[in-house]
Amino acid sequence: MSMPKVRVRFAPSPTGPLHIGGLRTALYNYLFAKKYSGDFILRIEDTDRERFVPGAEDYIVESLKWCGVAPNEGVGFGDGPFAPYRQSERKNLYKNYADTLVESGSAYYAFDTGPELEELRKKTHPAGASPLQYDTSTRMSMKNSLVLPAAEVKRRIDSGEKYVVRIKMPADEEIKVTDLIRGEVIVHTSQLDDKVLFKSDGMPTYHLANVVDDYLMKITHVIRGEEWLPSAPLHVLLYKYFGWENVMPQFVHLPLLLKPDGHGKLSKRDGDQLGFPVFPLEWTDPATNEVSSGYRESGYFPDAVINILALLGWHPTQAQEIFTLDELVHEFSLEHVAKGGAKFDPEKAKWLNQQYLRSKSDDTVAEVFQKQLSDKQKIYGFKMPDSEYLKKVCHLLKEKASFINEFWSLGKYFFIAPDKYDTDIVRKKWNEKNAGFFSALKEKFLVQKSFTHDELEKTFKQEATGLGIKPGEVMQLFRVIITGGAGGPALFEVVALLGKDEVMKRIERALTEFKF
RNA sequence: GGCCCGUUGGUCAAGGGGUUAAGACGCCUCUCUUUCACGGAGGAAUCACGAGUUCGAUUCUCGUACGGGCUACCA
Repeated sequence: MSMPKVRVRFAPSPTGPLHIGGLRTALYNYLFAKKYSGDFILRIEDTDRERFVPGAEDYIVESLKWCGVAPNEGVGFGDGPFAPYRQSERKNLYKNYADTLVESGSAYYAFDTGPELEELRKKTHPAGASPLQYDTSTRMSMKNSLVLPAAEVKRRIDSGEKYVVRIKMPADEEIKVTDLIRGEVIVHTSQLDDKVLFKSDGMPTYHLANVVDDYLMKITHVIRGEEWLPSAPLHVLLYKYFGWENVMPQFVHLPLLLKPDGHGKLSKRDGDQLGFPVFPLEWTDPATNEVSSGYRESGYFPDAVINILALLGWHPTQAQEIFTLDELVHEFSLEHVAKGGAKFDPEKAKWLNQQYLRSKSDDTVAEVFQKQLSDKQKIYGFKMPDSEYLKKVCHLLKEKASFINEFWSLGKYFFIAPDKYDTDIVRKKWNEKNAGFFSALKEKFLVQKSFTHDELEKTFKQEATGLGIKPGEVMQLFRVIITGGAGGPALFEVVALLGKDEVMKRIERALTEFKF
């Protein structure tokens, strides 16, 4: 007997931007699929028309593309043999399945309206105690096809009265859910209620739709967030009622991504409240115009984001931190997925991005920086340097930064002369003797034949020593003259790159501006 | 409230009866360096608590505590 081809799905609902927890779920699905040469499907679960947010679906597709974890089947990815992959477009298919369940006695029609139930809940359970459940203990006192005469049910339905289809939960059974990372979870049906499977607006609920579609799409493994664990027994029961137990997928419930400051799972609403992006891409809420930052716009590399997410909840066999996507596919294993929720660590995320930045070629980095630089160019009006210069700047700066976005503030002196100086250093170090040194240095530099960093350094040190000054004494000052502040790449490399003319100007300006 | 799932340093986490309890981020100290980083060397955990099983529990069992999830005609 051969194992069926692995088929997994990522099934978000388009109710807003995908957050990184969702992205991680997609990633693990992707890794699992690729590891076993299976299919990875994107299915859009848009059965809730009220919560539909325009643009959210495109956002999901674009996010997966940006991260390089593209499904090979589904919405936005060329569809496939089981199209359509949008549940709203599969609408007419679910009703029959719901009716089948009613006919076999596993489900029933219920006519109680939302407001009625709400009212009942308030009346029977006033002070936030355990809320009324539509279940085995209460259903016989409600308005449904279990209590109403068949003719009455028919009359109501024929007259166009709204109704839902509810599952008829057995009174006294144990349901066993086998979860690949948690083992067996056993739930007694007395704890479960008669969940709505088919809504009065003609749409299925998630519970019905996901089971039907997973079956129809031949899904072998359901890899989803832990928030679905409580409803997994319901899904198992549905497979049983449909007679699909032999092809029921394996369940895998991933630990949740928690907020770094402690409490609760990461949610879409967290936006920028947490001090780091929670979304892969920047998102503008169509209703409020509120903008939430994204990893892409914040300067993260997609492969770094993937790496960050991979390590949250999963760990490799060997001690290794940096993984390419291919390596992740190779290494990934459900056995090494943690059980407990993980708090997102923005510091480590930053560090990982830095690792990626340093490993990128100067060309790659320059390409990204070029775009950011042209925005600055419009503001400051400097002459746009050639690509060779830019690459060299990037070469120096990428060792000093975690993000390309930091390049401008870290190295604007490569493009414009300092507009202000670190006055503490100037005040402390600038004196007549040192001023004399710099004006002598200027003359030496002026006649310097090869303006290379080692030659310049030699000249600088010789000149200082000649005047009885320790080079270290004036080094910091020189840095301030050239860059305006302390810290930065190897100074003489900066000087050599800036070129003689610019360096002359900057020394000259310091000579006239710096006061003792 | 009820049900379910968790709990190893600040964070991500390895290890699943006998270990000096890995590694990474962050932090601190030192070192390298003209600076800031990088790199290198070091430092910091009575494995939530209490019982039990056992010659021996971080590892197994049960409680407790704490955290999280679910409890909609939302997904």
